[in-house]
Amino acid sequence: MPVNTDKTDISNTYKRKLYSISDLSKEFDVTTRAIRFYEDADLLSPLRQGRNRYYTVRDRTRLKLILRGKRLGFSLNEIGEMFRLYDAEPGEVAQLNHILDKINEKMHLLERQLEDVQIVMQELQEFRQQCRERLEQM
Amino acid sequence: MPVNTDKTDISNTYKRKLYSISDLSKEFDVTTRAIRFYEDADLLSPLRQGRNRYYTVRDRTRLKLILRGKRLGFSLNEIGEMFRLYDAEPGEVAQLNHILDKINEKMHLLERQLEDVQIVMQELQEFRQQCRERLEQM
DNA sequence: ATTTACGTTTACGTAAACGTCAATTACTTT
DNA sequence: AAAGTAATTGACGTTTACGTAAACGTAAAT
Repeated sequence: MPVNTDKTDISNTYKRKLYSISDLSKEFDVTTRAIRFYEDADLLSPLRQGRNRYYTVRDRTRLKLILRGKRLGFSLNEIGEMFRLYDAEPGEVAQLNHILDKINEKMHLLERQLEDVQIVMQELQEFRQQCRERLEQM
Repeated sequence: MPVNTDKTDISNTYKRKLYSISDLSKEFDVTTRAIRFYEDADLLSPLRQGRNRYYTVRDRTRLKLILRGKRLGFSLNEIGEMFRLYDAEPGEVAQLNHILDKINEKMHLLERQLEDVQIVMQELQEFRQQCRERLEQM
């Protein structure tokens, strides 16, 4: 599935591990428009050969993370913030502590979300049970 | 916190279990504008005394469900769909089966979400661990 | 009597996250 | 050479979920 004509500078340099925009679009079932939008939002930065975009393995991973973040209800801004935390060169102690604070913040959000998911799942299971019992009675 | 002047028709009829819009606004930390918006979207249907809105316990519960749904990334439309499933009088077998299908659909979504949450939490934990180790080295 | 607090409706504004053209460019296939 | 296919860059449109005023009503407190 990766682009691999093997005659371009770019794909030699990056050792055949490049994806076209439609490769990613198909693999993750997301429109090319969306993928370009994520680039606009500084969440992706594909290579360029002329006007065309070529995505590395890192870009692919990032896209996967973006989509997962979205499924969890995170905004693109929040996702960008997490990327920046991840990429930050933590020179100072203060910087590292700030990152740790942010991580803990996100963790709390996720813990709450975990609770919420479990609560709703349980409610749905009960509701399903009621429906099944009604069906039995008919 | 509930509205309770005890002289209005409405609060006698509903036995003191009524909330004003600002009661709910404060309790759940959501603007009154949002609450009215949810009514516009047919997610709430408070009683009226003149022009004022009064919310029953059922409304309060619904609001809680709305906010939980939102935290899980559901749109107001999706939340409305779930409410309608819940409220539907399941007269026929076909109807009940349709509801069961919908429930299963939502369950699959939530299962995926559960996975996603767990994955991201684990990644964050690893990242946190790395940060801590770096801090030790300084 | 009037400020204060709380509520209402109407209506326009806005940010996020794309969708949807339209007009080009570039390569490949026929 | 022509047609098809996949990509590009604008640029405007759309939906969702409210925010934000404006202008007004009602009741309690000062």
